Amino acid sequence: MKSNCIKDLKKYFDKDVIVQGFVDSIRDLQYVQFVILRDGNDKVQMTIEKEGNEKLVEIVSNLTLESTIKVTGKLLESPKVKLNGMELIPTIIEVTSTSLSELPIDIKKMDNALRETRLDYRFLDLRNEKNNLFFKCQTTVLNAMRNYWYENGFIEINTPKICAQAAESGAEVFKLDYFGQKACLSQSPQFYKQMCMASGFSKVFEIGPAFRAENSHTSYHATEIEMVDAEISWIDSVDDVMAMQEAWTKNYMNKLKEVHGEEIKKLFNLEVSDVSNSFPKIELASAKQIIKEKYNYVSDKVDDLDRKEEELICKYAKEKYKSDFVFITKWPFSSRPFYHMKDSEGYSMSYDLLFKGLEITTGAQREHRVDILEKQIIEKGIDPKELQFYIDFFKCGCPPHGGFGFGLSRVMMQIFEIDNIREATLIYRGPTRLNP
RNA sequence: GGUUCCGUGGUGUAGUGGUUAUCACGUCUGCCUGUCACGCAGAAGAUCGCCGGUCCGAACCCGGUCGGAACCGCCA
Repeated sequence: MKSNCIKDLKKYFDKDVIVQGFVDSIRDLQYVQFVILRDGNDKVQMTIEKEGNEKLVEIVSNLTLESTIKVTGKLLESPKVKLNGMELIPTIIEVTSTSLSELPIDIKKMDNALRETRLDYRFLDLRNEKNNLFFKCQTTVLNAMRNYWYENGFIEINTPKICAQAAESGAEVFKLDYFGQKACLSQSPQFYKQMCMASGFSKVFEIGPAFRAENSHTSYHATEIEMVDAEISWIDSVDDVMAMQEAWTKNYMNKLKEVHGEEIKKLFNLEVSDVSNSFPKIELASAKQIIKEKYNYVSDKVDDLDRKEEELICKYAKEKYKSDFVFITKWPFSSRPFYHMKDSEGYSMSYDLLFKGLEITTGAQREHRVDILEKQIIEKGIDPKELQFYIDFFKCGCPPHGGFGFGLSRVMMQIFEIDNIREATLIYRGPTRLNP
């Protein structure tokens, strides 16, 4: 007989079952012992009457919390048991692994240990039910993202992470020795997804790692991130990119709410954002004007939003348009990379998507006309020779195209209103965190 | 990279020059007729990050060092 998942046990009342799990808690009373078993996020109570069960009592008396056991026994329906109204009466208990009697961190109450201590013992921290649910939800989100793209004719690509040069010059890269040649870790699949446009793939996406050697000490930066990138051809303007991202975003947000909304409400005391309204689009200059008039705040930054402005404009969008998402459009070319297309007024045809007060995406129409592209490279002070391989992509015909990229953990942390990306990443990498 | 702050039992903390180094959770032992945040009693557990200095005396003051965090900047 195979082991059963605890969540499927209801089908087996009055039958013999085998269940495996972690020892979640033990309550040892005078005449009876209760052991709560946990697999994944689901729990079941095992009950042992002491009289006549000396062997089992002996095993349970020596159990430590978080050890793993395999239990064979009969499942009874017991309304008096608060945990799912059932209990398991064991005949055999096999200890399959033994845990330390004293755990390094308290996994039941996350607040009982500092974040850094919990990250040191991430394998234990992840046993916490909130963390378990979080990564189930991330799986649902990733699945919904992919499904939307599969259903809309996108090709999934996997681009190299070892590259000869940086994808966006100026940003810090991790350098490495590549058989005597200089190489670096990819910061973004930007150039290669554009290459796929020149290759006639029309619509592509990639979900994969990106590496940033920036010594950023904030709650929303990491040195290794999971990037979600998409690029589409035959567009008329950057609006087509925004429309695609909006429809795609609504799809995964709705799916998350549909599948896990109730559990999220219960464990995180949180409502998944409603996305039934259109995402508002506000031009950068208007955003600054609104922030000044409504919140009496003026930033030192002229061609970008600072952190406070991001929060304020999101607050405004929430109040006025009932949306947690807001597009900021019409950016000065000075604050954007060379590969963004300029409009007739010289603005970059790009946008940022903000979500609950934080930037989660930059998207744009790309400059696919090789002569203009070369001019923009020079305008940004880059030697075109360094980007020759990239410029060549556009010499043999290339569709008008655009796309976006975003950091998975940053979006997940915003959905769940987790205040630090370290907790929204399975195994975090940052300037001072290389282990585990 | 800039600014600010923090290192005390397993965990989280109290502690502004002399304390038996506080409290909670956890751990261990005993008790407790079914618990479900079980309860009750007791016990063990800390070279106060490290090195040096001041002082009769340092967890506490000073210097250095190591480790870490928050915010800002850079971005996703």
